Amino acid sequence: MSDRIILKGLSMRIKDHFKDKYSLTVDPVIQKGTIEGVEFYTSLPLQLSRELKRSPLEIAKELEAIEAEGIICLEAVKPGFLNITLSENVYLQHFNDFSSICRSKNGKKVNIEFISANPTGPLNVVSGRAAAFGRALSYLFEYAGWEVTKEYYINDAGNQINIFTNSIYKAYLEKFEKQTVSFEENEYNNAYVRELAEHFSKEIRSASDPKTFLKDAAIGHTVALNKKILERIDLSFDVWFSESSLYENAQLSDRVLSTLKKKSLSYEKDGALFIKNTALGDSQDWVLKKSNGEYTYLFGDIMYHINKFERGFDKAINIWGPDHHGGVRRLQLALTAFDIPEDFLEIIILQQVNLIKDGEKLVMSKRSGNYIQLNDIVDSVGADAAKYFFLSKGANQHVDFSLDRFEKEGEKSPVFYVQYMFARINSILEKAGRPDKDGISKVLDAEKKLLYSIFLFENAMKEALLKREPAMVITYLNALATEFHRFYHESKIIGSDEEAEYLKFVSALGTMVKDILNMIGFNAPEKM
RNA sequence: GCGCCCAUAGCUCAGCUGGAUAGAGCAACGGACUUCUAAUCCGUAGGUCGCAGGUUCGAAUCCUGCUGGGCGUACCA
Repeated sequence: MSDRIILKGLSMRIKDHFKDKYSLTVDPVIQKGTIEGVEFYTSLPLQLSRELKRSPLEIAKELEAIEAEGIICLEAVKPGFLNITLSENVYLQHFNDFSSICRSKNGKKVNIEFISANPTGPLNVVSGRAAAFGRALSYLFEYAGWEVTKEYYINDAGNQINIFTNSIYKAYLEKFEKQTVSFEENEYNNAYVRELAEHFSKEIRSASDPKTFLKDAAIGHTVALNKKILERIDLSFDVWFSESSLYENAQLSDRVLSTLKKKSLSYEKDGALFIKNTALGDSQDWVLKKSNGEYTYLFGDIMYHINKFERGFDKAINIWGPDHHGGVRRLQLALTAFDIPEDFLEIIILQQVNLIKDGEKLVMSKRSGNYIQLNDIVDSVGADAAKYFFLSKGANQHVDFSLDRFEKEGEKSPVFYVQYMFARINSILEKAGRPDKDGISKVLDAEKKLLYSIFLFENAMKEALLKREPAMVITYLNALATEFHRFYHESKIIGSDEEAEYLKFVSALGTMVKDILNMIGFNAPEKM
C-alpha cells in the first residue's frame, strides 16, 4: 500500500467491501477535496462502474454504510463520488501530536550530490537553484527518516583546471611581469582570474613551478570561497569529494579496467580505450581513456559512483543540469557492469536558468565572467527570498532570470507572506503572554480550516519526496499561510471569550510553523 | 535525423498515480487600520490550458501527430 494513501483505515474497509461483495481487488485512492466543503473523497465508484456493470452512484451509496475509525460521514454524491468527512477529534489529535509524528529513522542512507560546479570561480545563479533544490530535497528525505549525506563533487582533475590555472598565470604575467599576453577563446579572461593572480602574486613569483602551485592554491581558494557563499544560504555539505583523489591510488582505476576487460566490455580502437556500453543497452560506446593517455570524465564518474556504492549508501541521487542529460543513461548503464543495481543511482535533471538582460537572453559563461553570482542575488533580496524564488519552480521548469526583475519582485517576495504568519503569531503571544501548555482540548469553528491544513502537511511532504519536487511544499506553505491570515483577520483572539483556548492553539501553531519553515530551510523571524 | 525538457490569466508560476466550478502571487480597479503588525484581508476584472486528432462516463493531466522555444547527441567537463 502506498504512502500516499491518507486514510489507511477507511481505505482498508473499502478494499474489504469490494473483496467481500464482488470478489474484486481494488486499491482505493483517497484524495483531498478539491471543492468547498469536501474534506476528502474517492472516485472509486466511477472507476469501477463499467466493470461492475452498475451505476457509479449506486456503488457509492453502498459505501456509505462503511464504518471506520475517525470517519464521521460518508456521502455518495453524483455522478459517483464518495465524500468523506472526518471527526473533529481526528484533527484535534493530530494537531496535538504533531511534533512527535513521523520523525523516526528508517535505517536507510542516501547520498545527495548537487551543485558540483567546477572550482573555477564563485558560484553563480544557476548553482543557486541547484543549492536550494538539493537542500530542500535533503530535508524531505530526512523527514521521511533517511540518513542523508549532502555531497559536493569537486572537479579538480582534467583539462578545465589546467586551462584555469594557465589563465591565472597569464593574468599574473600581464599585470606583474608587464608581459603582453593573449587569451585563447577557451581560456578564462575575467575579474576572478585577475583577482587570484593578484592574491597569489608573491607565491607565483617565488614558486619553482608556478602552475603546479596554482593548481592547489587556486582550487583551495575557490572551494573555500564557495563554502562561504553557501553558508550565506545556510547550506553546508557533509562531504566535499575531490575528483583527483580518485586517481591518487591506482587500485580503483585498475579494478575498473580489469573488470571491464574480464567481462569483455572494453576494447581498444584508434589508440583509445572504449567501454562497450552497447552491450549494456546503450546506443553507442564511449571513450574511457583517450589516445593521449588521459582519462575521460566518464571514467572518473564511474569510479566515483563505485566509490559511493561501496560507502554503503542505499541510494545515490545526483542533481544535474540539462546540458548533461545525455550522460544519464551512459553512466547508469556503465555502472551495471560493476553489479551496481540500475536503481541505485537516480539522476534528477534540474532545468536551466536563462540569464535575461534588457529583454535579451545572455549566454552565461565563467570564462568571460559574464554571469550573475549567487552572492549578488543574496545581496539583493536576501537568502530567504532567493531560496524561495528557486524552490517555487518545478524541477522541469525553464527559468528566465533577470536581476532587475528579481530585485523588484524580491521586495515583495511571497516568502514574507509565509514568514509573516509566524511573526503575527509571535506578536499575539508577546502581547497576551504564552500559555503554560500548548495543545488544544476542543476545536473552535474558526480553527477548523487551519487544522485541516496542518493535517495535510505530512501528505504534502510525502508527495513532494515521492515526486522529487520540493516546489510542492512551497505550494503547501502558501496555502497554509493563506488559511492563517484569513483566520487572523476573522478572529480577534485577545479579549475574546475563548482567549485561553485560542492562545494554546496559536502557540502550538507557532511552534509548528517555525518547525516547518526551518525544516524546508527558511528562517522564522519573530518580528518583521 | 534521433533523444530529453517546456508551452495554463498581461507577467511569474501552481494545478502530480484522469474527476466536481482550472487556482495563487504580481500588475489593474474598488473596499477594509481609534483593533493581536495593512509585509494582511475582502471584492471586481482577466482563460479556446500552443494547435489538431485519439482513448475515456469524464482530459490542462494519458496517447499520436504538428507548431514554436530550450538543450543534448565529443578522444569537452
